[in-house]
Order: sequence, then C-alpha cells, then structure tokens
Amino acid sequence: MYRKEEQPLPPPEKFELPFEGKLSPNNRWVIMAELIPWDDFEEEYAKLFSAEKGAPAKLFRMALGTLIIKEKLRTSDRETIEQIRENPYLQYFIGLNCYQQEPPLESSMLVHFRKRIDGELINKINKKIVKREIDKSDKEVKKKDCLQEKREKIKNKGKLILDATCAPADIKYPTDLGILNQARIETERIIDNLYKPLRVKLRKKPRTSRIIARKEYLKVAKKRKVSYQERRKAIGKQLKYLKKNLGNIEDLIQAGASLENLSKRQKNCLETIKKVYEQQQSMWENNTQSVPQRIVSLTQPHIRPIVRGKVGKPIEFGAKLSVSCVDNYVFLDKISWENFNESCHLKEQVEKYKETFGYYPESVHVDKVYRNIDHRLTGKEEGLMAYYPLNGDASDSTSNKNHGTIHGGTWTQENLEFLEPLKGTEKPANVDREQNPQSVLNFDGQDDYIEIQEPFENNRYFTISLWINPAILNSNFRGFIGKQEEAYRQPGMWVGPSGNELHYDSYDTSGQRYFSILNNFFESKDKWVHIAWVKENTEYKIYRNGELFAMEPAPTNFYTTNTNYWLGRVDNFFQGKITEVRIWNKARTQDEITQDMNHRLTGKEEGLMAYYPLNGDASDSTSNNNHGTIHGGTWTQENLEFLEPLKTNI
DNA sequence: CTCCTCCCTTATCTGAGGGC
DNA sequence: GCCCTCAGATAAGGGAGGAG
Repeated sequence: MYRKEEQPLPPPEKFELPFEGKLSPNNRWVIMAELIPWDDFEEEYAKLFSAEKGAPAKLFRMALGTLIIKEKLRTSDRETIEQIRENPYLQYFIGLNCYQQEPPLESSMLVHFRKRIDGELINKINKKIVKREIDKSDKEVKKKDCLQEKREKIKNKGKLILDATCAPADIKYPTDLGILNQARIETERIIDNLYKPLRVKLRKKPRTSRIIARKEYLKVAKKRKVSYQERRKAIGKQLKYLKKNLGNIEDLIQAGASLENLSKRQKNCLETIKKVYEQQQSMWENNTQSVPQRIVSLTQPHIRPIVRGKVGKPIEFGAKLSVSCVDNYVFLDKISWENFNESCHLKEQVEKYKETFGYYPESVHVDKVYRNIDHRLTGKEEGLMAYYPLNGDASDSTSNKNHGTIHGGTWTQENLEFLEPLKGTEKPANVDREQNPQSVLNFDGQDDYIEIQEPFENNRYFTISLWINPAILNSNFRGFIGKQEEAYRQPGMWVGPSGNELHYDSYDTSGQRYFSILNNFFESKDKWVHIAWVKENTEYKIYRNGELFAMEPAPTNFYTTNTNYWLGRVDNFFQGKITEVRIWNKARTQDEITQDMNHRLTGKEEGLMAYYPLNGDASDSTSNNNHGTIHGGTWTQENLEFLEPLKTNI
C-alpha cells in the first residue's frame, strides 16, 4: 500500500528542531530539494504498490532522496542511514517535517529503492529538472525582449557533446582459465549437495578428481609467464573436468537428485556454468578469442568485456553507457551491459536534441568512433574530430574560427546527411544523392539471373555479403545467391516461404548438410537489408545490417565445385533487387563488415575474390575479372540511401 | 496479503605471510 | 620480487517473520 502525505510539506523554516533554531534556506540540501520535482513522479511510484493491502510503503521522496544522498555523499547504504539520522537537513531532504532521533528507515531498504526507481525513471526526473530550469531562464529572456520573435530566428543553438564510457563492475580480472577453474569448483559443490540425500541409494559418489584438477590449474596459474600452448593445454584439461562434472550432475538428476537441494544462487550458477562451458569449448575448439555474449563472471553473468580504445586499459568490465552533455546538463542516453556501437546514435541524439530544445545544436562534438566508416583509412587527427553546422550552410567560416580556437584539433564541416560517410579531414565531395541516382538490377522472379564463375578460393573460409530488397516475402523459397546443379548445393541463400525467413544451405565434402532457416530475418518487403554470411572454421555467422543475427555450426570444408555460380537464382528465382555483391576468401569481422557496408569498394581490398557493384553492369571490379553474364533483368535508377557512391578521387 | 525490519549469507577486496 | 593463500573487513543482497 502507498499512502500519500495528507499535509503538504512545510517550508524549511518550519522544520521542527529539538533545540531553538531554523533550517537555513541557503543550505545545499534545501536548495537541491527545491530543484527536484518530487510531486511529479509520486503517482508513478505509488502505482508500484497494491492499492489497499499491506503496510504503507515509504514515500517516494524518502526513497529517491535517500538514493540521492547516498550517491552525493558516496557512502555505503548503512552509513547513509547514519548520516540521515544525525543530520536534520538530510531529514528535511527526504521529506520529514521534524527532527527525529531514530533512523527513519532501515538500510536494506535501499536495495528495494534501487529496484523500484530504475534508470529510466531517474532519466525522466533528470529531464524534467533540466526542462524546468530552461523554461525558467527562457522566461527571464522573455522579460528582456520578445522571445517569440527570437525563437523563430533561432535555428541552431547550443553545443552537444556525445561520449561513451564504461562503469566498471567490481570483479576481478577474468581469465578463461580462472573462470573454468571457478566453474569446476562450483560444479564440485553442486555434486556434493546433490549427492548428499542419495548417499544410501547410490553408495558411490561420482568422482570429480578435484585435487588433481586443482593442481593442474595451479601449475599454470601460478606461473609468471605461460606460453600459448601451455595455457591452451590447461584450458583443455579444465574443460574436460568440467564436462565430466556436468555429466555427473545430469546422471545424479537422472538418479533422482532434485535441484531443490540447491540454493537459488547455485541453481542460477549451474545455468551459467553450462553456458560458460559451451562458450569456452567452442573457443577452444576453434582457436578463437571471442564469442558473442561472453561470460566473464559466474555470479554476475550479465557483465561483458567492453573494448575501448584506452591506452593501458583496452578492455573494461561493466556497463557501457553513452552520455550527452548540453550546456552543462548531462543526460544518460543509453546504458547497457552489452557492448553497443555508440556511433549509430549520433543522428538519433541530434534529433532528440531538437525535440527537447526546439532547435538543432550549433555544433556537435564527438569522438573518432562516431565516424563509423572511414576513420581507419585516414586516422591522422588527434583529439576533437568533427564539427557539423546543421543549418546546411557549410561555407560559413566564422563559426569555424570561433570554435576552432577554443578546442584545438581539426575541424571539418559536414552536412548532416553525410554523418555516416564522413571522409577524414577533407571536405566530402558535394554529392547530393537525390540528384545522383544509381543503377540497380531488378530480378523478376521468373527467369532472371546472373551467372559467374565459382568464386571461392578455398573451401574453408568465406564471407558473402550483399544488399537485397525482396519484392515479395512469404510465398515460396526464392534463392538469391548459390548454385544447385551438381551432387550437392554450393553455399546459397533464399528468402523463405513464411515467417519472413532467411534460409541458407550448404554441404560438406562428404554430403553432410549444414543449413538453417532464420525466422523474422526480413522486416518487410520492399526494404533494403544488408546480409553478411561468414564462415569461420566450423561456425557460420549471419549478420543483418551489420548486427550479428545468428551463429550456427558449419562444416570444416564446404562443398563447392569448380564450375559456376548464380546471383538471383538457386533452384528457384529471386524477385526483387540486389546490389553490392561481395565474396571474400576469408572470415571478415563484424567491424570490417559495418565499416564497409555503406560505401562502394575499389575492388583492390585484400581477400576480395569477386565484387559486383551491379551499378549498370555485372562486371567484377576485382583484378580476377570474373565478369558475370546477365540473363534477363531490368535496370532502374534508384536513390540508394544506404550506399555512398564511389568517389573518384580515392 | 503486502511491506518493512532484523538477521544472515554471499561476494569482493585488502593486507599479512610465505613459497618459489 | 612476484604471486599465491588465508583471514578479516566491508558492502550489498536474501529471506523469515512481524506489523499494518
């Protein structure tokens, strides 16, 4: 139950103190209490509680106030309560109307407050506070001169600073070997617990070899310098013990052991350990260092390694957050345990700025990463990276001078439309996409296709990527790349017959089939989507618009012939548009894919075996000259928003 | 039946001690 | 001098049970 205070809170001067005296209205807590819109969010908070039953909940002002005090004083939960007990100003801040000796709440309540008042609500409150202050200052301006008139003139105002950082979690630096060892120890404890009630029935306890396993772990963990092979061997051994233990746990459950004998923590831990085993096993088998959603802490499995370009500390563990700063007000835009790509948020943040303030910022200040395509190619500048005057007037050099002197670094001026394809420090070629449509080939779904020579260089690795725009979904399988004529299919992809699916298929050299149907891959018909299919050892990765969509098992060697290969057709025909078909002889990383998906290539990139821009013809732009033969199909002129035209000066 | 308080458990860090 | 283990300290979370 949530019971609202009947009486409105008296002003600070009326706060009852044990001795003579008043609270000062100039005290920082009194001032801060005035800034916070307590009442505006009380209703939202009250909704969390049942209407009638139960003891009345602590008031919203007390909950939020206590959390603010804790963060402001940087104290522990318990110390915060002590502080509140001793300080009448703090008691006023959390909404009491007279001083009391007893603590008004118990420290473990902060645990509940944190759950009730989440980041989203804090963000809302923050925005409200800023809006209030801005409205206040706007009113003052209005008194001086007519604001209405001024507002209309203002198109760009203020400075928007965007950056991302990491809030490190309190965990010890994780190593693969350490995690596996910890997981092994935990499984041993679980086995002990599960075995206990079955002692009479089973007689024999499953063997865990824990002493030997520990010795083997210590042998490597204690060493100062460990060679790659040694570590790999040690990890392999721990994996074996862990596998055995997990098997034993399954057997115990089969024999009648109940998971009820485990604590909630242990149950969760067991699930985590199973995942850890899978991840580590696949990394060990494939000799790779990375795996999606990699677990680095058994007790806090949501923590991910956050890779940041910091010297000396390239990887941090904790939540990643992106922050924007406007006129000294700071907003938390996104916080996530997963490693997101902040560069995607630039345009979004600029639009949000306009929503909040009614105009675009005069300047946007961001890191190098936000220029998500070409920073690798130039990368000469240090410090501040980009300047976008968003009024479309790129030739205005006065503001350039102003800001340039303040911040140093190199300023470039860009049009908002070119946020993505920004080119180093040089001015972007003045290309207006509206006026420069590009040719795109349309396939009719009946008999149109392109034939090329089989493009794979080896039968172990590939990256196939292309942009497609299906004209029809959920009717039949419609293959758009691949080949089916010999004994088995060569690697191929289809639009599926239902559920907006993407279907891929491949075989290994002995005829074992490796395929999958990925549901809800396509958002809708007539919409461009970028697909990248990567084969890395025994793993397929499918990326949609640069984001990892699925990981599936792949054959060691895939079946391919030395004959030919098709675009727009497999065993049936594709209806829609295709452009930018690329086939590489290696497994490209996600970074490489996202960096190159939005612009044309030169054809000289390393590992590029065949490249069909399909911009007017089916020629192969690589030196392999594997030119395609077009069977049917019509060319249309399109404004491809996702694809920056090739610039001749590169 | 719900919410709070009290007490306990769990997770992590720190520094002493000691082996290599 | 490095890096382990161990014990102790600190902090937050969990859960039983009582109050409303």
